Amino acid sequence: MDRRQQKTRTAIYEAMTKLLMHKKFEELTVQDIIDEANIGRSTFYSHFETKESLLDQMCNEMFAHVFSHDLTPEKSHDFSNTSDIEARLTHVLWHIKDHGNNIKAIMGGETEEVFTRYFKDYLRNACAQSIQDIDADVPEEFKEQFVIGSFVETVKWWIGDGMTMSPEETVRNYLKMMR
Amino acid sequence: MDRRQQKTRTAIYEAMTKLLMHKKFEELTVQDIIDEANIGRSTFYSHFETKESLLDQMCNEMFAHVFSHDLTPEKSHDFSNTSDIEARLTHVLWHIKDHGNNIKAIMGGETEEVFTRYFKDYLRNACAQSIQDIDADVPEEFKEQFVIGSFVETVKWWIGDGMTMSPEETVRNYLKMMR
DNA sequence: CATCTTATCGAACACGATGTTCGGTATTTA
DNA sequence: TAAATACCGAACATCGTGTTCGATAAGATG
Repeated sequence: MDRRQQKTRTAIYEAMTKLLMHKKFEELTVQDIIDEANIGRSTFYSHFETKESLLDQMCNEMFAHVFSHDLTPEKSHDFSNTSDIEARLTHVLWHIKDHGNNIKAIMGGETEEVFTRYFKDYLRNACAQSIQDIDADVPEEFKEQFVIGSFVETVKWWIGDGMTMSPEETVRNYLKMMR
Repeated sequence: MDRRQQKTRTAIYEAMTKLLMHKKFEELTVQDIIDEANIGRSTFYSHFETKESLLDQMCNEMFAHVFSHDLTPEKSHDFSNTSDIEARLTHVLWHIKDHGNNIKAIMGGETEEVFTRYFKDYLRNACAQSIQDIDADVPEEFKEQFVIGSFVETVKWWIGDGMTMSPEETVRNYLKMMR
């Protein structure tokens, strides 16, 4: 990849991170991003089709990072199912904390939908096995929806609350409610 | 209230209901609404500041209806707490079903946030007591967040799934997962 | 019925953001 | 050094928004 492309891409991402500290995503204009990144208008549009496409890619990369380090259960360890998933979820929360500012800005508004979709998809993928292991007298689809949905809601609440509660405690509380 | 105002207001609401069957809210333009409602441009803006303000009022009225009939626990009955809340939640789902089309359209997109906010607010208000009665070893704020959040997620899933599951079964499944 | 009030109409306008185009310039890569 | 390609940025067409205002029509009032 051409160094120039790398540079502009980085510039755009950094501009976004900076701008998102003061405004929520939908209030930003392409002009704002261009000015902050100090690039030409047509350059932006040669990298991203629209502002939303940029957001989409940012979310994708963010969650790719959050779920990057192996979250799959280590079969070698003798953790019971519950403590296994506890470790994984806590791990996720720590990584999310790294992106705190961005995520909070992306979440505060209608754009939340993109964030949520990515989050759920990655979660579903990472926890499929653990969820199957839970037994409850409800349809499989319902169980999955509930486990994923209520965890995402919990994380949203946690972030909105300023991530004051520790990841460990948050996950522990979540699991207590899940039983 | 002037009959003319009533008429235009009704026309706008009906236009929305019709348009929402084919397009999602954010894809609608004010012009679309005006044309469908067959009213003048300035008339629309004399009723609503923006398109979003219209959505806001629609959500408000919708949930006012959904939660209108007394959902407060009837102290006269000897229901245990669980069966009491079960009746209430089922009731809510039935009323939501009345607005099926509108809600589904409003939900399918970024606008979801408005819907969710109203839903949570009304729910919190209607179920405050029942939630307090649940005992779990977590902070009160967390408990509330979990109960409300996971129920709203369940309802969203239910609607997105076409409301095929019966309200009764949906609530029963939800309570099973909650334990 | 007569009159006063008020809602609606709709064309015109200013504004702001979007996404495209294109000729020229600068930087890479080979 | 030469060819390829990324960037620049002004200009443009387009679209949606929200406002204004004089004219018209419909409702309320007595």
